[in-house]
Amino acid sequence: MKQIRLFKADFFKTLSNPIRIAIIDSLRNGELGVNDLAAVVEADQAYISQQLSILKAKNLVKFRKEGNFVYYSITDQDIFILLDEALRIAKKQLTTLQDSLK
Amino acid sequence: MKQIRLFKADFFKTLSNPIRIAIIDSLRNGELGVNDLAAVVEADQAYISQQLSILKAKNLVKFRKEGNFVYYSITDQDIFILLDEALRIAKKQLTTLQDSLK
DNA sequence: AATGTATATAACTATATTATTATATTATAC
DNA sequence: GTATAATATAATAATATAGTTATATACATT
Repeated sequence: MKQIRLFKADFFKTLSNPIRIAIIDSLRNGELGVNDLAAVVEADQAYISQQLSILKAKNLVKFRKEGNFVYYSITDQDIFILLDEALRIAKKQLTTLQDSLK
Repeated sequence: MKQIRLFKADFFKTLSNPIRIAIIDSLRNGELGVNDLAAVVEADQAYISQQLSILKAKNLVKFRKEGNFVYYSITDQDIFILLDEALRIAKKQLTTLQDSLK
């Protein structure tokens, strides 16, 4: 039980950083190189690399090397179900909150 | 776009703490008082209160007061869809990882 | 071999989070 | 009103994370 909670919390922690969310979102339509990601996500190359290595460690992304380039992609597309569901719930709660303020 | 990412990341951050996960999970079957939660979750009362106030601020739990007691409950049951889906995905990835080690 | 480009890692500072302890608040019971 | 119980808040130390800068590695091209 305690183990499972640690495990869940740790999983969510991986998703709790805006740059990591941006990286995952950017990979929705397929693989991208590190520099492309840095451009799309608008963050430093070094920081992107650091976050990619966290996502890699948590098995959320995979990569393939091609010459000088490293292309990253999503390990399991189901992660987008989670992201979309989270957004839906969060939005719903926000709406409820707004309504209650009227 | 950036706003939405910050929003999502922030939402996941709320779920990235094992005590907060434990609190939410403990409220699956209905409301509980703070002391009950402290007992179930096996954490200090003060720490439970702190985490409850974070969950309250993020609108994930609501409460009602009855005399000396404060009973907390889940704002939107859909949060369990998210928790269960997260666990499913994480488990799946773990299984894939284990298989690939054979 | 020397240079350039893509990516990764290391070192580091600032800030945030965790978890504990002490104390305050609020309501009840006597 | 005083003591007691439930909960909340404040203060704080330890640790983790964020984000920047500098440097290293690895491959490609000339």
